[in-house]
Amino acid sequence: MSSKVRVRFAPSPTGPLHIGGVRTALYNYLFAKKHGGDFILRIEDTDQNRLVPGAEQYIIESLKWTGIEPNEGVGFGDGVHAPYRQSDRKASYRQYAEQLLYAGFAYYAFDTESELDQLKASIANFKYDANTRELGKNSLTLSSAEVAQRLSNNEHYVIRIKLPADEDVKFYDEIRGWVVVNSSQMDDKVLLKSDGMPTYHLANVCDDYVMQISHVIRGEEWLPSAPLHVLLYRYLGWEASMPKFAHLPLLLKPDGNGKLSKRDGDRLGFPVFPLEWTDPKTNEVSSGYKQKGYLPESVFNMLAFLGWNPGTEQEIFSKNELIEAFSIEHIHKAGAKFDFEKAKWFNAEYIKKLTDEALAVLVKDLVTAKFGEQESDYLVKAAGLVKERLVFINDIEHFGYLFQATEKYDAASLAKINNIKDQFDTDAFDNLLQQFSEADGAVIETALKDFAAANNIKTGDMMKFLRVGLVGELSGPAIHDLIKLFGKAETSKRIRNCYSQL
RNA sequence: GGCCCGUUCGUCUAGGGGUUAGGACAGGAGAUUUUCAUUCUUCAAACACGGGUUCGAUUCCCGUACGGGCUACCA
Repeated sequence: MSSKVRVRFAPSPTGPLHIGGVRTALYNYLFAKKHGGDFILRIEDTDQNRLVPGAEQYIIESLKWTGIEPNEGVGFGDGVHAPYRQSDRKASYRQYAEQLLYAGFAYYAFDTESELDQLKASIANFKYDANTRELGKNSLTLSSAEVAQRLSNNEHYVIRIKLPADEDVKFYDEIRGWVVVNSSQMDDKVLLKSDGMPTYHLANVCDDYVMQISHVIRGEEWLPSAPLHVLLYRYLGWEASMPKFAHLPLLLKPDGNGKLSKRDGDRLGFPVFPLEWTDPKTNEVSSGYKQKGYLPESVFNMLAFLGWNPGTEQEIFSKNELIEAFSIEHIHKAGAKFDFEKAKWFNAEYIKKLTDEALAVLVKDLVTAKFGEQESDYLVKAAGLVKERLVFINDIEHFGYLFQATEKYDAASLAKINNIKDQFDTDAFDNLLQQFSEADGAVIETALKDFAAANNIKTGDMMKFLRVGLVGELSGPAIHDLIKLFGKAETSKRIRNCYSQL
């Protein structure tokens, strides 16, 4: 038996991949890379009624964008265990269900929906289990002749697991330690549905076994059904190669309580999806991290820290550092409320780490769309000038003045700088500009101060005037940097235009 | 309701029988800057509660409370 680490991310294509799902994928990815193992994407589409068109592709695109790339799986190339879509593996599950049937660990159940409803109505807290299955129409209560008859008539049936009445089922969770559940608390779950599709429980266990999955790292919502899965491994004779389990804490709403959900995103003004998603039925658009101007590296880093920590005080980690540092032991047990402010901080940090050239590339399309085509060297310099002011890539749109001069200055701004009108001489200022060398900001700054003094203008007033003239508002990068960026001609033009409106 | 899991500053978390309970985000104050942002300094802020065990519990055990999850022919 191979001891190679093989993990999988197994989402259902029932909608866009939620940020919590991305984190589950991320932890699987980190764990696999850390141990030199395989990371597989398996699509669990056994519920044909809930399939949403485009969801599978969305999942694939999301993993690509965040840099959580499986090395096998739907959309990422086949490995030896293809196919990786459960609907394509449909034929493989029945044999295992039948194996269970013959071994006495499962049975046919013919109960119709209304019959089940009657049982639920007549018995409080009804569940199909060791105590109640004698009430149902199944291969344990019906004669074998009738069972055979019903089967040959193609009557609808499901195959249910037959659980012991009272037995402690114990398993070790890598995050929580030993968990024990008594079988009397569980029910005879359906394994094979009447449409011939397996339920999650059967498909999941069979595929994990067949695909030689070594560790099942999934959300905490699966913890209650893990004992069922353990029993399935046992009854199928696979207990010796059963994967290890690790149930991840859930991501919670930032306000109030409960699991983070699709609706929270736009209600609270931040995305819960990696990529923008348009609902194919309602055309409702949900925002995505990518479109909001997040860097994938930042989302990767931020998500890693939601429920895990390296045990040190370092928070900014490259992908490789994260792989190196990751361990299941440092996964926190309790659910984490999503912290949008922290996500913003991570993003701003990652933008600051970008080179001016890299930032220019990321910002180019938006700038071109909003302010027109820019000369590439100019764009690099402009991007560099406002880099530390950006929280999101898209924030560049707030700095239109870098690319377009203000035509009409607003009255309020003009009123604040009006006091230099009599002292300031635009021709003298142009002469001053001619003396500036290209490179030295400090020289420009000193010259500006001297110019103010020589003309009997307070330095502050002078700067304020230049600032409004150059960018149309009272905040922004250093004046000398702006002059350097704009160049003499553009600087002169903007200042003259502003002065003329005083 | 039943079962399972959890509970350290507002939030993400470190720690773990004896600590000034550490860091980060957010917040306050200050410095730097012609402005804003950045950066730096600094302040405030937590072991849910009650019982044990122990010389000593935030840490271990048991309860309670609270939170979360599950309880489908959904995953």
